[in-house]
Amino acid sequence: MSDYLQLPQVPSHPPADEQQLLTRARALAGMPLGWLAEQAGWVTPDTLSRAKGWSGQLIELYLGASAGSRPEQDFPELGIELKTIPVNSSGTPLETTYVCIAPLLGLNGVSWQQSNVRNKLQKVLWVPLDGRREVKPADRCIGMPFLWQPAADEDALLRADWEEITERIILGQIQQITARHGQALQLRPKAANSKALTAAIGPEGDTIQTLPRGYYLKTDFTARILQRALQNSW
DNA sequence: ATGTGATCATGG
DNA sequence: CCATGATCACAT
Repeated sequence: MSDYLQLPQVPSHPPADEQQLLTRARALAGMPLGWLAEQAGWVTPDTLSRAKGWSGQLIELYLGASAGSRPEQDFPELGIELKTIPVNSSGTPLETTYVCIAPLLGLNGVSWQQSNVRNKLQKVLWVPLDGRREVKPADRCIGMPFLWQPAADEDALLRADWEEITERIILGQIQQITARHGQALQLRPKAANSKALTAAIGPEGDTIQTLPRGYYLKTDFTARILQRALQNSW
């Protein structure tokens, strides 16, 4: 009985295992962000325009993810990455999902198996949440979280996109890559602003300065993941 | 400047 | 209308 009525609490430690992580995550389902924030002593912003990562960080707090911006999985000991995903009333994603920074140098000989993208997406805890802009952040509720590992076809799709994009980067064609490339995975700017620069390979094999990029999952791809999870829950 | 957490805002 | 390109906050 108490197991089912347990309210979410801010844990003092990272989850000991996958089951504990799932239990913590499921306890968040149905909870409004404003209530969770209040229990944690956080102030809920009126808008996310200046607090874009706020909901993701609040959920990290409740799941016991190690804070910080280290380039590793959220739960390294469990090999699990946490992703919150804003959805509409039908459960369709409202935004693409950031995966990781795209390395633009040192890519020669790197395989899909060794890539940051694949390593981040090995196992993901998806936490859907109401992302409707007409609902104020405090009233947005968390959906039912679920664990996902790429199926063979999903892995193949991601791999094909990653290999095509990586090949272009290696060939010095990064300036021609747009977010339209790729079926599941896309490359887009990931920077403080459009003036930020990082080193990359130029058309002549030289070094150029270009906008830092990140890998993102397209909404069509994540929509299928969410729909499949919904079906499996029935 | 690089990386994390992402959403915003407008052109196509 | 909505995805692409741009941007915001903060830690390291």
